[in-house]
Amino acid sequence: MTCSLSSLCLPLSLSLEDIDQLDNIIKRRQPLKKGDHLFRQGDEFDSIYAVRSGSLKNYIMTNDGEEQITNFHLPSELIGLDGIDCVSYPISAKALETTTVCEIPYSRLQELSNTLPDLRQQIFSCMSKELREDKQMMLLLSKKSAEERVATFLANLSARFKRRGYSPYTFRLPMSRNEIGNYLGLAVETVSRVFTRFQSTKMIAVNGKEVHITDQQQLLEVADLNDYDAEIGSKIAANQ
Amino acid sequence: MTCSLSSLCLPLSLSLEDIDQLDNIIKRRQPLKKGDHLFRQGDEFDSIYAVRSGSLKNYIMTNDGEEQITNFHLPSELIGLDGIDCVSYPISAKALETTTVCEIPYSRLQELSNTLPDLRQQIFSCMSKELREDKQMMLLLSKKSAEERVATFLANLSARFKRRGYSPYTFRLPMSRNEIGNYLGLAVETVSRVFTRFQSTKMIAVNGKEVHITDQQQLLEVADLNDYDAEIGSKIAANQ
DNA sequence: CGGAACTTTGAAGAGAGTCAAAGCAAGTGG
DNA sequence: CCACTTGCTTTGACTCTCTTCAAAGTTCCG
Repeated sequence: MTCSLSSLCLPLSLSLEDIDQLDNIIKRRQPLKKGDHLFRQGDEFDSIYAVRSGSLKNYIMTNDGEEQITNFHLPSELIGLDGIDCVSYPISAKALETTTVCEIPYSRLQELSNTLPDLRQQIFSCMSKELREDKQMMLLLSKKSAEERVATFLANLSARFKRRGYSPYTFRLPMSRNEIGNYLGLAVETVSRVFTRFQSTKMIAVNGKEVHITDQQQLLEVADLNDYDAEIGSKIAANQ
Repeated sequence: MTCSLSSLCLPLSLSLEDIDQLDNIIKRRQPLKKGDHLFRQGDEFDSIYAVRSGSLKNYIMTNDGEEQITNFHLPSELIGLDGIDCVSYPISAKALETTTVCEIPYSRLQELSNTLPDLRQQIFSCMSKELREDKQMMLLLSKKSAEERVATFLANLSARFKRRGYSPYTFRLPMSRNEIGNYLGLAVETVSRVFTRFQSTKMIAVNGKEVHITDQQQLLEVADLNDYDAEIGSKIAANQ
């Protein structure tokens, strides 16, 4: 019944009492089933969320009703920060599989952050981190080739799985090829072809949604990570 | 000598006394000449900045030393929010022309925001706005054609010029074609060709860096703005 | 088992990139 | 004030990566 926010949600430097206080305002939610919306673009903004298990995608809508996925969220990650000064959520959040989240009512968080500067700092920190990740995403979309995009995507996922305690080498993609393509600015077919090519060079082994990274070095090279992303790379490489 | 932060930097709902307090921590800086760096990626993070006059670009570096422009900043806009929880700036900021900025030392801002919840809220608000803009940029880079990108870019600039009190129909581009292309994920040549095409349909008139929007309706249509951007569009259309 | 949805593969086509060169604008210095 | 350098912009021709269209193969799940 404990949402171990202390280790999960925020890389918190809060004291134990502080964590207790934070814990008090957090609401548990019924698990979401695959395809359920956590919230939709336009819904009244009232809470931010932390993923406890499962995964979600964030997306915005284009004019012609297509979606543009802006992010995938794995456990321990915060959702909804981009709505903080809005009346309504500017994006939608949809579960990719059975997913549980912690709800953090924003008004309560506001109050609490008055008394807990560290907490406030953590929120700033999360937002600023997301800003930096967005810039990296722009670089990917603007300059990288299809292969570089997919490799970067896999390396990034790998690092995130590792961080949450799972193997960085073997994991299950919670999203479809279609969603990967959408996120990376590529056609489904291109994603599929790149996966095939990556397998032919023995870089990865793919079986449906199961991915195994067999040559991490090669993956990182193809990803052509810059210093920012490379941090992720070295973190993967460090210890396994 | 007054940096009219009240109207410029933040759409502040602060009381007058609050603004005074904020004003006290702001440092004026020597004007930057074209090409000067306000800060470089890697410099120690200590301040955020508000543009008073002129313009800057933000960019990150790719592995091969190329730059990826992540943003342009016009007067009244804040710079440096993405570094807030960092030891060093994660991006560089370079003046596109002679530019003056207000420096807001972050440590002082921190202290002040303890006593001024509204101020803190404003910072959150700015960051969250930037997050939303980033998502729109991802959509542009991931889904839009060259023409849609350029049209969106022009419509967006137009709205920002209007907001700061200048004509939304006639303005001077502070950046080169190269920088536009870099930002929009296009080759220079493509940007140039699109400009030419836009002129042949009498949508805009271009003379060097001077741009005149002759058919705003058409521009907005080509830009294919979604609801978020359309807000900008309607703001342009509203009153001139 | 069977149908729907997703994935993979192939072939053809298009939009944007690259390469190359000419045109212009701006600034320098004689 | 003009010749000249330098850098930016435009235009053209060609190339290439990725998309689109089409169809077969596979997986998932009722």
